Amino acid sequence: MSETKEKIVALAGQLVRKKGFNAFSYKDISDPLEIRNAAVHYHFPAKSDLGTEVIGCELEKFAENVEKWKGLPEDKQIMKLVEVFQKHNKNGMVCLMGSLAPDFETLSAPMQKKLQQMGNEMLDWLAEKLEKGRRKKLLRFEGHAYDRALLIMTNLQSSLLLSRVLGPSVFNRISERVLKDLK
Amino acid sequence: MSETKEKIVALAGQLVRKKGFNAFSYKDISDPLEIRNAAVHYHFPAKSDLGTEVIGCELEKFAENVEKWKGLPEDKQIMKLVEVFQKHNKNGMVCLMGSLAPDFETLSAPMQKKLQQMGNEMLDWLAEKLEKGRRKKLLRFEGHAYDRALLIMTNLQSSLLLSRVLGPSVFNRISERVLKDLK
DNA sequence: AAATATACTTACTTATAGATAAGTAAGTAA
DNA sequence: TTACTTACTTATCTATAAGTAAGTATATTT
Repeated sequence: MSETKEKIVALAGQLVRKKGFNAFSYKDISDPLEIRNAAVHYHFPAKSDLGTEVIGCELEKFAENVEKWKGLPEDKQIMKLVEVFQKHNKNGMVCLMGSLAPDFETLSAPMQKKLQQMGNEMLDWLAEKLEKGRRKKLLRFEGHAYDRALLIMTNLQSSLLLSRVLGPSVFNRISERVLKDLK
Repeated sequence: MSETKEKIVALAGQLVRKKGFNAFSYKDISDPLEIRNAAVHYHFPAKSDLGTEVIGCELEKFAENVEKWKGLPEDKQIMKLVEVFQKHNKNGMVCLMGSLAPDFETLSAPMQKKLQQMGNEMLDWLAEKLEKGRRKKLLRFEGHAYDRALLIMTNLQSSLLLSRVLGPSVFNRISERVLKDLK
């Protein structure tokens, strides 16, 4: 991938997380990168292509993290996930799912599919860590691991959304409570 | 409020919840109501005015519900809240906060303020019901009631978002677990 | 009966969106 | 050296967005 193309994807990722997919335009990308609108279209003919790439990138990053965390005990791996969200919160960004899910109906089929893939992969990963962590007595919770994964994921996602509206401390209160509840 | 004006607000509310604030236009309102674009501008000079009214309406509806539920025990009142979200889920809609929070930065100051007000009122109400319900031994949970309110609110909010992406059963799994965790 | 307010319509403006066609400079490969 | 690719630019298109000015029909008030 050329340097410009990578810059476009990175900037688009930020814009999606800061303003939402339908609220940014190619101009928001071409202006800061000091290229023409058509240059963005050269790399990504349609906006949907750019959106799909942004989600793909996120999937890759998640896969890299999972690989990196592999050696850690399950409770620590989950803490690492929380830290990823914490970093987003610090930068005033919401997660991709939080940003794209509300506009889901307006997204192209490829974007919808990639977003589903992302959601499933993250939930499956989290459910597995929860289940293994519980078996090893590192974690404590009731019910199916997958249901618990859903609860934690939705807590993290919406904590970023609410933080934006009610102030960044909301994230900390939520993430601390989530981790305490698992002990 | 005139009949047309009410229809406009109702439809705008649906559009916000289905497509997001930045993804619908006055045409999406004027066409189905069989009026002209300018008629919508007559009632709501700027889109932001319409958005503010939509949130105001939601606040009123919430206040009415709270009044209606007043006699019930706290655990039942919380179940009523869950039912409101369930209804949204059935109609493929997300809640106002879930829809508007991602685009928060692109909203006008009055819309931002009203949204904050909405978030605070709902969280304060929920925290109070949790606290009272715990004191009466109707509910069981650890930590501050406000923190628990944050967790439950984010679960409900994001369950609607995730449901849209991964299928409507997600909402049921989450809401059931939320209620079980309080017993 | 005249004046005024309400609730619109017609007909427009301005701005911006996403997208495309055609061209070009620089590099690569046969 | 010719052919072709990559990575753009310039210039433009079409569609649509939000918004407005001016006119009109109807009902209400004075």
